Amino acid sequence: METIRILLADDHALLRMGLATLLEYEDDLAVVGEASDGAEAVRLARKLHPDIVVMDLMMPVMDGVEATRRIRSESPSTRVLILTSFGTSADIARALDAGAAGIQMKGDSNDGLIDAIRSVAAGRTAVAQEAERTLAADPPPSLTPRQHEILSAMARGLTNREVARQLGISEDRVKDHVITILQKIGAANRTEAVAIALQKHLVKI
Amino acid sequence: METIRILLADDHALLRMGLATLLEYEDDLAVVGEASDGAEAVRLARKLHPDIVVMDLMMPVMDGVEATRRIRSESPSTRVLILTSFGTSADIARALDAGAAGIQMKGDSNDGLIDAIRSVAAGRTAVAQEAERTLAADPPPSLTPRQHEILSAMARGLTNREVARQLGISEDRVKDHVITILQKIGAANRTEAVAIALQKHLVKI
DNA sequence: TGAACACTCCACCATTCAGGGGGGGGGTGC
DNA sequence: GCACCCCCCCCCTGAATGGTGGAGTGTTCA
Repeated sequence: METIRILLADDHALLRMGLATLLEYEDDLAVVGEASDGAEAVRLARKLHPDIVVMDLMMPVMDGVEATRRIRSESPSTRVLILTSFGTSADIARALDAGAAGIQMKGDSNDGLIDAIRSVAAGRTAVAQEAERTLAADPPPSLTPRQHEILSAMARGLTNREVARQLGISEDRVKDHVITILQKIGAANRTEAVAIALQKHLVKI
Repeated sequence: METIRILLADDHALLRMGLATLLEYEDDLAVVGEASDGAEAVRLARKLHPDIVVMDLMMPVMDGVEATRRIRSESPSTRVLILTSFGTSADIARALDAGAAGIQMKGDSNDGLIDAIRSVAAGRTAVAQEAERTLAADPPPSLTPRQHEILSAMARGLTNREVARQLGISEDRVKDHVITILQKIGAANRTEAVAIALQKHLVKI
């Protein structure tokens, strides 16, 4: 039986320790490295060529989505399994879009995680049922780049006029976009739109 | 040497496993129970009378702050050490206010956590420097109950009129409160106020 | 190639909502 | 007493919302 070489990427040392302890008992799984942020994960993936990276989404320096994208681009033979604590539908969609082969929840059973690692190593996908349900029940609105830009500015508390000046367009144009955004998100006003956007991780402040 | 009896409360089984593994190597520390949410932590604290509860802030069913409050009220001899992944100044302030004897960051060194456990068991407090700095650099605004109520309604996207109807006061009254809230939070408008409030965990949606 | 579509841009109009100022009263607690 | 909270009423301006109309660009696809 081939040994599956695993890189752990999570900013919490305690969780990495828990993972390492869990995987120690499995003869076909070997932890070959640990990273505490996304950038380090990318570096170690380049150096160690692991079969699997078990990666958190929320990490300092570089988040799990961007790290996944780079690892997939630099080392296509390395597959990424996301291990997240909650994950909104936007997070899950972004992770899959970035090339993650699977998503598991930190709260789920440990057996599920081990199965997922073996599945992903065998070339299959392993998206946790909870993640699938989240994505199906509440798909993230598809915003155009411009709309995303404007929503992000709204989330920083800018008025339409300030957004217009910052983006170099007229205030009327901003109003057009804002109304489209409100409709897509399903918000009655800009404050609710920003609240929903922050809640669902559609934008970062 | 007296053995320090510890109850772990975190919704992530992996992190509890990491903690248990870490504490296993210390002769004076013994894990006597594990809880996966706040309500279970309260139940187990009542039953086991541990010396220390190591508790996460964000947990399902009942969060760490409320669980801390109840444990302090029901079992004053049990002391609570909060172990959190980030923690805004509002989170930290609420945890201390609820009676937590210490706060440690999940990303910090493991030695620091063990020291903190021993400190708290010895009756001292153990607030991580990062938490202290966060609290000092950006103290949470002190909102009155009414202001908190109104900010919470704002964060749900309600207009002044809707807030007024829901709280049974006039719209002009709501405007008064909103302006006070904007000043206290340091926001230029309600959208920014809600963004900041959600960011800093001043309110939940 | 040409039609269909999405995105972005533009202008004008209307109403409602939010923000900010003034005045004041009654209650509580230090 | 003073400070704070919550409540009440009036005023005003600016911002946001919600329509109408249209134009230019690019991509996709038959």
